[in-house]
Amino acid sequence: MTGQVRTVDGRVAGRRGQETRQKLLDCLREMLSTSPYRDVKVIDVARMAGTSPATFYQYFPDVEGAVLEIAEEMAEDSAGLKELVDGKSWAGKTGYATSEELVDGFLAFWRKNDAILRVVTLGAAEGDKRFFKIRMKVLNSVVSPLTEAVKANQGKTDKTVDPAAVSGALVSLLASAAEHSKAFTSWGVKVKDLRPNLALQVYLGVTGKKPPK
Amino acid sequence: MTGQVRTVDGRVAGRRGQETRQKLLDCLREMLSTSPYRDVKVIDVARMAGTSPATFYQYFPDVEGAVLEIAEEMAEDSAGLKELVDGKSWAGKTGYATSEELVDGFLAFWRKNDAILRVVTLGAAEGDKRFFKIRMKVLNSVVSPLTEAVKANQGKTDKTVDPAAVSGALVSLLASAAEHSKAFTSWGVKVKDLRPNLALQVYLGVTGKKPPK
DNA sequence: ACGGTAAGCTGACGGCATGACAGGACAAGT
DNA sequence: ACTTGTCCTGTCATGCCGTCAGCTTACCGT
Repeated sequence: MTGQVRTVDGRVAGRRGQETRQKLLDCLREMLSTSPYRDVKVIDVARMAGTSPATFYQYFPDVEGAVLEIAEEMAEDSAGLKELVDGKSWAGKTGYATSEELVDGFLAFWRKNDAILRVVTLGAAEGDKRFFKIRMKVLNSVVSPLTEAVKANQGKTDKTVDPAAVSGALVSLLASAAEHSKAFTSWGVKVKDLRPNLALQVYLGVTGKKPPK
Repeated sequence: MTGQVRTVDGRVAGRRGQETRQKLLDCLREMLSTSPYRDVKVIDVARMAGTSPATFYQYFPDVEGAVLEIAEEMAEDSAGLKELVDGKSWAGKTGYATSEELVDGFLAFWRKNDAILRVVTLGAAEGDKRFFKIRMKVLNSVVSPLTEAVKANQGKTDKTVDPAAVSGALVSLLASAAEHSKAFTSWGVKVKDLRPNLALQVYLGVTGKKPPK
């Protein structure tokens, strides 16, 4: 469906080629999580992969191009986050459990992919449409179903709140908390306490009620 | 108080030197807001300032060093954000106005400094302590007084909520919304509607009540 | 087995950015 | 005019970027 993997100069990549390509991506991933994005050099990635810079340029136009590749792969993965909200109940204790699981699942996903997500976030903030699109895909995997949940849970009476805005704000908060959990620590919020606090916020935002004891 | 401005090799900078230094910082600021952080080169900054790369290296160890300088300057400025919360009332309509002004003031500050804040946020996320500290200084200028406000407004009965966590979450949300307002737009939240929605969230978080009509 | 064809890799190269230094230009006081 | 210390830049070694030609390797049909 996605067509064959091709090199920059148009050749079709075979088994061996795809292996090297993948190894380069893996090494880049690792580089991203160990050194600042600004300092990631093609030559280092190539060295780590046991190959030469020229080989890197066979498969990717530049570092950014390879990063986009990794990011897109991660965005595919993010589709699984939908299950954290889809078809879940928000009533009573079950609802609070839903909230906790959502927070857990989202934080886990973000932390697992923190290095690449940092770069995606930067790119999106800088106005790069490709990174923006990828970031939206990840966030939307939760925002979309969550918006529906908010709509379903707010009575027809209460029209002061825009469901999309609430849902977007909650997910933005989760993303921010995942990326900068150290900030919360420095505010005196223990790592253990972060999760329930976020879960509370989410529950409150979706249902508009305080959670049951 | 902050001692004299010095060059990398220890000389004391005079009038002319400080001017060049400042011009370099200004140009770097501009570069940051027009091109991706990864692509900002010393040679470009120097050229824009009408000088040579060697001059740049007289005043700063590298691009990052100069960026830190700009960031620290901005962090000083952020102290003014305190006034958005300090001594303000959170009761009734006045309280909602406080909330709106806080949102407005914070978003305005973030947007005014968006380029440098992007880099600070990235650095903090990457675990760089210097950037982390600067980011905390900016956020704390609001989080500190806001935490007090939350404490004062939550009855002694309600101990489920950690004031620091709530306050931190609200400010994180504001920062995220400021940095990625385009995301909200793409969720169908109009730019005009973003402000009141955030104000609502803040008011709710601080007082625990729905705002008065 | 053999040769043809396309994939795969790298050495080498020009170009550009980095970062250091020494020396020259400049301003200010004597 | 001379001295002193500030300020700037030409120059250079080093290292990364990004490209290309050309060599090696794997696959396939006969």
